[in-house]
Amino acid sequence: MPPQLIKIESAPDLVDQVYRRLLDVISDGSMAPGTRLMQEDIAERLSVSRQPVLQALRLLKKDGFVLDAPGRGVLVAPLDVAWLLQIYQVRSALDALAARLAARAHVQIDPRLISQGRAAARSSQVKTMMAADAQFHAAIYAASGNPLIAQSAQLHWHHIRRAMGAVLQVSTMRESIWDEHEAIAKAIGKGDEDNAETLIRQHGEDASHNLARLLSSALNASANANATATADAISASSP
Amino acid sequence: MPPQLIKIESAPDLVDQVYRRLLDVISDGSMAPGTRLMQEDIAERLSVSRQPVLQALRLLKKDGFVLDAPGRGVLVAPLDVAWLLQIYQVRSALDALAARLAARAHVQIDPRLISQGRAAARSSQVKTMMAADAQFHAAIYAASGNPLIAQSAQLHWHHIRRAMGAVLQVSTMRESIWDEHEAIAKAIGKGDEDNAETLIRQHGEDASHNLARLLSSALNASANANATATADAISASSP
DNA sequence: TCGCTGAAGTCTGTATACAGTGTACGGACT
DNA sequence: AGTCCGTACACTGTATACAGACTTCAGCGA
Repeated sequence: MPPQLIKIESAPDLVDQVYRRLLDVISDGSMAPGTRLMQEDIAERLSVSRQPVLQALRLLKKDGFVLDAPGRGVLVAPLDVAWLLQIYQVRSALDALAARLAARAHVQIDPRLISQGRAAARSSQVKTMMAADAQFHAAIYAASGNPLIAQSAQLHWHHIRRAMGAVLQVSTMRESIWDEHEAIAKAIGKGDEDNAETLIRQHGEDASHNLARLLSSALNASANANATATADAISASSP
Repeated sequence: MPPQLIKIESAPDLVDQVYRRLLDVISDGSMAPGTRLMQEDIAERLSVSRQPVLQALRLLKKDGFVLDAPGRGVLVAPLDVAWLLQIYQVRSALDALAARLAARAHVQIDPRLISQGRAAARSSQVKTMMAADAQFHAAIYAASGNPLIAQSAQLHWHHIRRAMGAVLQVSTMRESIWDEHEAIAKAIGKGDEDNAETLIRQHGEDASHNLARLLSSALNASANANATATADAISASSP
């Protein structure tokens, strides 16, 4: 028996499971924007009743990942450049707040996050790069000491991840972001609030412009996208 | 038949109705923090089945207005000073963003909001004062052109409203806030982004300190509060 | 007197059943 | 031929039914 047994995760809770599963396949791009979702269909694939699915969909609706399509079920929310820019604006504001608070507390961001990030940037795995990026920012949220920031920003990250996955075919991600990350971490560690905030603001703005440019061109190009083999995405990831 | 018939509000949707009703009674204080809520009870009072109630409670849980109390239903979230300060931090950041964007767009905030606000401040109706305050800030959110800000901030306002309602017995609200509001509106109208942001930041910080001080003393005082007549709150407001 | 064990009672979460609403397609009329 | 209407179908939202988990209290033992 382990000396310290941490709190049991008491609630498997089908609703949560369905929610997470759907959120995953939506935000990792395996379920294309505009895909029609039907409760009965999802329920059957996950071998649960329609009830948990109904509730999970309502939660996703509240978060803006799916839209109502009366009479035809729900639709995976289409990728919209304007919408994404708005998300970036809010996320940047939250990032700035988190960076300032973290700097005020003189928290040292784990330098391994940076080195791991650089390694990830050199790999050609888009998923790995995005994960490292998200991890770094999550560390700042945690360092802020305000869990509400992380909670809000987490949802935004799912939206961003979706857009990134749709756009970044190859390594379009600038490796220089890890120089920026390092500078931010240094400013936070030194307790330089103003600098930390300024740097992360600039960082967010750059990322925003970058992604917006890529996304808008990608959306134009993919007007002729084939929507085949999207529905199998759910059952693809194993339970 | 009227010449222009505007869009019908198609979705009565029991879940939404229950959600709003519960959110109302929780955030206007008529349902005290710590109150035990049971699905069957609520369902009966609102004469719906337990199903919509279950879903509404899940939404409220996601928003942090109720907490799980396994085996005993759910609890109305207790008022926590630390938690409230965190909300204020995030809201201030959003306010600052909104003010900056509004200033950038040179939006003129309707001056009537200010005069109405001053009138409300002179009235002794706590509810009226809070409503005017919320309305002013909502106008800034709208002026920012980023609906996501309003959406996020709206939830925070419910939390704040709850705390305020529990604290503001008499006119504890400084009337000077409307001088601050006026200055903010002027800065936005002139397009002075930096000033608008600085002013609204200061404004938020003041409000935060103020409320925290009041709340912490109120919480100590009300350790001996009687929890009578809280359950009737739901059926009190008529359908 | 205090702690432990057992059973009864609540309350929730999930599954099934039912009813209403919106869509889509085929046929008739202009 | 195009447009409009009506009917069949599909999907969702709500209600009811069922099973499991936790709490709570009574009784027994130390």
